[in-house]
Amino acid sequence: MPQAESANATRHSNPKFDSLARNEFILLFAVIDAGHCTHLFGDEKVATQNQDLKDAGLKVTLPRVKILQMFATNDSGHLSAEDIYKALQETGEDVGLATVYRVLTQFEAAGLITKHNFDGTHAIYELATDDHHDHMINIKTGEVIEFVDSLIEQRQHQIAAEHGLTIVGHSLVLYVKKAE
Amino acid sequence: MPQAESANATRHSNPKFDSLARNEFILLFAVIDAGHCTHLFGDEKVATQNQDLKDAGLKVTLPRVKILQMFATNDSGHLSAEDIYKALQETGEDVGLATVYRVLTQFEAAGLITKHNFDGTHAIYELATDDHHDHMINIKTGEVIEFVDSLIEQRQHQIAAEHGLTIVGHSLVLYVKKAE
DNA sequence: TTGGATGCAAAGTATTTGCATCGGG
DNA sequence: CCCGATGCAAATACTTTGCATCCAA
Repeated sequence: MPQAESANATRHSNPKFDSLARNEFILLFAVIDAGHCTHLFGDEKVATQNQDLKDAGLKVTLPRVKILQMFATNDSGHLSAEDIYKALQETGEDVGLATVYRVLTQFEAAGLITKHNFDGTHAIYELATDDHHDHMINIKTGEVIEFVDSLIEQRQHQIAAEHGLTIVGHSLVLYVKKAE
Repeated sequence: MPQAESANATRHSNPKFDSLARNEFILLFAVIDAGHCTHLFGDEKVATQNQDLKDAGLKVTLPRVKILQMFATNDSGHLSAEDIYKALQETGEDVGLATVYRVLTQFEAAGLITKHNFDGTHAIYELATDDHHDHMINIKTGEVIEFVDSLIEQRQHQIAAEHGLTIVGHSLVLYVKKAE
């Protein structure tokens, strides 16, 4: 299996979802939750009119709306398919687990969210941001803590360069516990 | 799922295999392939007599022997359960896939090998070494390259400490391609 | 002899896919 | 109305487990 489905894999990687352009999803996102999330997309043009959505030819369906809202409002921001599915059920929404997986796959292909494999059993997703950040996982509590360190980033590129390689993506996870 | 089954999880983590002490496996290992592998265990006392194996009360079975040999002789040193299973079949050995998984789990619990989840689909194992090393994966070829960087190691501990945390394990994977 | 180790098949868990139906545009 | 999106159930991929048998000590 040569191709690595990395947590930091390239955007637009899945050919199956070429038709779903990132910008179209941003439009969708903007309409749904404009106030909350515009800052996530920096200087990218963010539409705020339903008319734009229609222009994009994208269907604003209930599962997509709800799932985006969950990422936008959940305080951890790190959700598994199961998390989302159960939360939807609790709010009385009739959304199938398969749809949750499909929507997550599409959002990832569109570059809206990022997929992580912290424990090798189930994937965790979070809203994609422009900056690279890494994660610490508290093995006692399961808590996920984000951090950024330019020194490590820099060193990584240096190491790759020393091998004549370019970094396409990376995944750094620290498994931690409270210092005793 | 609070507990992270990290690629760098603690040794002896699985209570189910407490009876299989690391040293017992080292004895087994030594007998099987003493010349090849003694260097892996540094200054640890390595027995070279079958008598020691018997003292340890450990059964030297064909699947265990064969699988250890594969890790010792395979040049990549990074093997999946499927890799091992297929290789065994090709050499005519009658070893079940379930046994491969069981042996790998035991070896990991004994601290002899380390488990990685590079791509979230299937686990990869390699012989455990005393030093921490990280991995680069060439996304074009699937090649796995090991590297060590004390600067990054150091920085990681610093970052954890700044949050009042201690690092239990870590996983750093760089997804790379040949620099163009 | 005897309890641990194994092979096989069945069960699990996480995720994907086929297909008829539904619904946004 | 149409084609993409969905729900459901079946299928898949990887891994674990139950159980009768086997074998190293």
